Amino acid sequence: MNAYKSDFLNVLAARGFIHQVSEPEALDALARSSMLTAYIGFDCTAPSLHVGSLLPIMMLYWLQQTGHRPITLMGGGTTRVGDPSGKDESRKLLTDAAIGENLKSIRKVFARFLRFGAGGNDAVMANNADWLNALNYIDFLRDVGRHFSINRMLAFDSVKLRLERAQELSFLEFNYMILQAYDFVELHKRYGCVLQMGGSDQWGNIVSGIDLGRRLRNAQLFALTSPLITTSSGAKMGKTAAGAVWLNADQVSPYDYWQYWRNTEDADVGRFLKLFTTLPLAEIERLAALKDAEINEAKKILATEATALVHGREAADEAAATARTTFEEGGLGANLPTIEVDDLHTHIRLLDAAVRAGFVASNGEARRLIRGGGLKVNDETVYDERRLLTPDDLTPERVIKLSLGRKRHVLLKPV
RNA sequence: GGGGGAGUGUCCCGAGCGGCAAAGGGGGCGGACUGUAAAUCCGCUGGCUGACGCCUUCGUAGGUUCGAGUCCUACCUCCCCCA
Repeated sequence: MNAYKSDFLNVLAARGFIHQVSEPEALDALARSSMLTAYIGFDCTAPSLHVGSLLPIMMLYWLQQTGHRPITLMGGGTTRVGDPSGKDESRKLLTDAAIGENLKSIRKVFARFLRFGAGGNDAVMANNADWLNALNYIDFLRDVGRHFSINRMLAFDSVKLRLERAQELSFLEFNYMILQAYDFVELHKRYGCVLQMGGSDQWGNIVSGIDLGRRLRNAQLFALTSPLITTSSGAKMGKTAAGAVWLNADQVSPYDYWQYWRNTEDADVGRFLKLFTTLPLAEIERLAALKDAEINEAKKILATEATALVHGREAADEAAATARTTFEEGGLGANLPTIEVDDLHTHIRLLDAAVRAGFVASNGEARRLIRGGGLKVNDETVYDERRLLTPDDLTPERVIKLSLGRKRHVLLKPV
């Protein structure tokens, strides 16, 4: 099937994680003969990771499953700089306090996927603020800066792009790749880390680290990048009407997370099962081969498995059950998002209810939605934008079910 | 330093004789068709309002005009050419 001999590279390759590898034969041999230590950097620009970060996390998961040691590097230091790669504009600079908060919140997610600890191939959580913040500028320039060629840095795509478009590239950002390279070398020094993984846009940065490692420590380091994942229709992953698909439950509920995966396009099911679940490949092959309506079964499994990884098996099963009662039995799913309303004992305008449910941003938008036949109360389409909700609308379960289109449902509960 | 050009609906691109809530795309949302899919077709896509209508929008600040995205002045930002 593929040319690799080590479990690690075999699994990654078979599941579609590999875009580029530096010196694949040497890395393969090393992975077979010894325990690798590898890392991926995560930045802390937001209080949660989103679906886009899932791919790198899964790479670390498989790394550990195949007997190697993963390091999650939190970019506590580099987030203070901002990576210019592929970005059109300079990233906003965050305060140290905000970065610290984000970092704490993100940590919890990793524990779902990796076993942390102190022995064997237990995962390590590092923070580059530990070494970057203490750097002395002059020393750094003399020790590290002299190994970087401006001529070569200017040729990097990330830099070239910005220069060609005559977009501002600050010196601060220009230094990002140097710091990332330094991280790699520092992790090699501290943990014997020999491999950095990341998205395909990180290739240049990673290779810089490899060069620096050779010069400073005569080390042989490796790079492995994953492909950029888009849906079959070309859209970037992780965006929905409601915004980014975050991994923290307080930002995107397990139910909504489950829905995100349930709505995967047919053509992506097999690929996503391989990337975002831990099901055996044989099983995935069977699921992905399902045709037409039957592939919905595969999507449900994808949704439940992916949700279980992030939120736990129990939450995933609940989400699946809620979806089943809501969509397949036409009932009231227990786990549907619920909004508490305190003025329901008299009446509340449907327009206001729609806004409060988070369906729309303004009354005007709600009006248009109603005119288009997109709003339902207790599964009946509403055509009167002046419609009021009163206690008479309560179902026997003492709630009102509000629906936007066919997919989004919210329960209004009187308080 | 000199010369030329551009900034439009706070998602993006983009047209716009002085009467404009502002063409057209893309994206998004809704509807139809389906399978909670894709593709396709239809509708919607500034705020408030049951409605007449009112309010706020075209880089910023002023001005001309009954009326300005559109004309004038200054300023800001960006692009191109000469130096």
